[in-house]
Amino acid sequence: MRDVMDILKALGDENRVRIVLALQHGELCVCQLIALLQLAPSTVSRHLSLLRAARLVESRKEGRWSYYRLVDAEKYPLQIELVQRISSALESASRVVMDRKKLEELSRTDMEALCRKIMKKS
Amino acid sequence: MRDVMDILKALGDENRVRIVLALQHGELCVCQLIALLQLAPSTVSRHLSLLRAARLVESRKEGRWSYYRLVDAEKYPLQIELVQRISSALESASRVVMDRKKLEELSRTDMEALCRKIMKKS
DNA sequence: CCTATATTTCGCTATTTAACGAAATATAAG
DNA sequence: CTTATATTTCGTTAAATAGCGAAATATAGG
Repeated sequence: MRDVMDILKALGDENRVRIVLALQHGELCVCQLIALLQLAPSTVSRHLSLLRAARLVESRKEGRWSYYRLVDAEKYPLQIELVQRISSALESASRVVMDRKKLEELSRTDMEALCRKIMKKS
Repeated sequence: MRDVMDILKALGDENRVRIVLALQHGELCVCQLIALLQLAPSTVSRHLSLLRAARLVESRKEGRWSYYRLVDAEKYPLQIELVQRISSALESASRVVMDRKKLEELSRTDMEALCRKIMKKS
């Protein structure tokens, strides 16, 4: 039960739901998620570590950057089915639509520049 | 998004998950849920009101008793599909198995007697 | 090696929330 | 009408948690 509750608690926060929905379109770098959510890097990092503990996402390190993606549906069907069901329910929610738009923009932005902009803020 | 988050937050608490799983077997009186969860009546009542706000359960009053049940799957498919998916993931979780056992017992107990026993405690 | 960059960990504060008991409400029974 | 019963609402307290900034860690580049 603990495992399942960890998943449900992880999905009980709006910003974490925004993260997993964003990752449905493919893996993202932490700095892209920071730019999307407009939260402090440490806050986003904490959200990601909770999502990872719940086996909703996994990460890979490439050079200075960490990339996060949803876990494999074959290995973690519960997690992915929940995400998909939530995603379809939120398809036209304004916040989610805005996030999709912003993500497109971000994917066109050079990542070096993006990260630098975020670091300046602090 | 608010509506969906209300559902996910409601499902992010172990005791509330236990309630909705219990209600899968049919409607239950508040005093039965109190006996199941072993929590104060006011606490159970608060959980139920959160579940109702999220449209996961609905209630009906009959005399002195309030009966709660899951909402209709046709009207609230998201809620019911989530409950079903969670239920299947928790099918063999020890706590859930114990709850099922206890519920059988409770369904055989006279409800007047059950309620009285609970009231004595406070 | 030294500096800049990207992310994570840690310590703290503010907010949320689960839990309880007491009081309020509603209904049934005498 | 009064009392007992079942549930809900309210006020309070304790615990959990989201958020931030500072410090720590890790990697890339000069």
